[in-house]
Amino acid sequence: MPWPKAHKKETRERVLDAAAAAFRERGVEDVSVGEIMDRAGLTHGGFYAHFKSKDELVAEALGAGGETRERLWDSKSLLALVNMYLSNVHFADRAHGCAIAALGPELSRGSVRVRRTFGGVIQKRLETICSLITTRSREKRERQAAGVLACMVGAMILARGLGTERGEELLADCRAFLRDALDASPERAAAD
Amino acid sequence: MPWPKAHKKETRERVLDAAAAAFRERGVEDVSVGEIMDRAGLTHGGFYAHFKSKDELVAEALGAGGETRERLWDSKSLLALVNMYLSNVHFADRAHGCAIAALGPELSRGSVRVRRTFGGVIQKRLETICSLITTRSREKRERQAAGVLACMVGAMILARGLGTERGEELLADCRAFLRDALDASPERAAAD
DNA sequence: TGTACATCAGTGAACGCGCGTTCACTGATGTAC
DNA sequence: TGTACATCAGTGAACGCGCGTTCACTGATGTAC
Repeated sequence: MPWPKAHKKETRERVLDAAAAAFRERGVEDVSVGEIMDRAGLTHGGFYAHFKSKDELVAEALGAGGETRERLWDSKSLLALVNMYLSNVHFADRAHGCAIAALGPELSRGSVRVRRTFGGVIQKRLETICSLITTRSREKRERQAAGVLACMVGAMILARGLGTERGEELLADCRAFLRDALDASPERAAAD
Repeated sequence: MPWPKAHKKETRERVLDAAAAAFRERGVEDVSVGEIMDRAGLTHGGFYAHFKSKDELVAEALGAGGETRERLWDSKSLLALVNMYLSNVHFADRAHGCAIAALGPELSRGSVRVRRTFGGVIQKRLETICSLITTRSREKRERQAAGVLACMVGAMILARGLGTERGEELLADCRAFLRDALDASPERAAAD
């Protein structure tokens, strides 16, 4: 083996990181293969030694970005997770933020491979949230996880559509809304 | 005037309708000016007699689509609106559905003009929802409107990312989540 | 230790293609007489 | 009523450009002796 074993893998991961950030910042279609290779410190033509196509890169960048970065999802309490997700920092930093909020609709219009990966990412997020909910009934936990993740993702998209000032107001409103909804639920669960 | 006065306006609206549907279905970048003109029954070159650029079309199609179609937003009760928005019909029919759910992230990365229009659409939706909420305090109504719209938009995006089966399950979960949240809130508002 | 070699990660020019936009034109229309 | 005309909505070919992808190559590396 004429090169250190880990070398190619490291390069590949450098490209994946560059792609994950660039796609989230500016969208898949507005970022060219050439630009990603530039950001990774390589030349454009070398891309196809690592990936079969741009589409494969999209799918892998999505999976990789979801696993490695984003310690957000390691939170120990649901309220902490929600507050971190709906923070002004996450609002401003698309590049290292949630892929669902940054790319959701265009990913669900993607190739079969991209859609399958994307569905898996969403499912994993739902399970993470589910595991932070203490309600007894599994059905109710799942229902609440769905509502909370939907609200988180939607809030970030709305906020970014409104611009900085109104956007940050909306994020604060949504944090309060979810705090109330999560507070209220145990009583309701007991009452049912 | 060598042509009926209304004629050009009608053509322009035909193009706007074709664009609004095509963009929501497949995204702004994947739909070419030529294809939109085809759908409107015209030839490609005539486009620039009606619009200064594709970007102008995007902004106008967004505004127009928001005003004319979508009687969804004329609902008389918030629960009815939520249930219609989170329906399987809306899930499947991107072309005539909500622009925020279909195009949100890419619109907030658009030109200044597109972003301004998009912000206006979101603001109008928030106000519509606000007006369907009966809580006394205006602050609480706004907070709830933000949470509910975020949950609606996010749920549709997650559902479409999950595919038909899991997606429709998630929509049902989110309908139940919002029903609970809206039920619970008057008591809480009174208790505060 | 030093040298010749095989490997293969990365280079950079080239390709075909579809895009947004432009422009000289055509021909259907309402108006003037 | 009928004809010549001016208008301008719509046509269709052409343009320059940037994209994803390919490919012959270069040169840094670990191995064999």
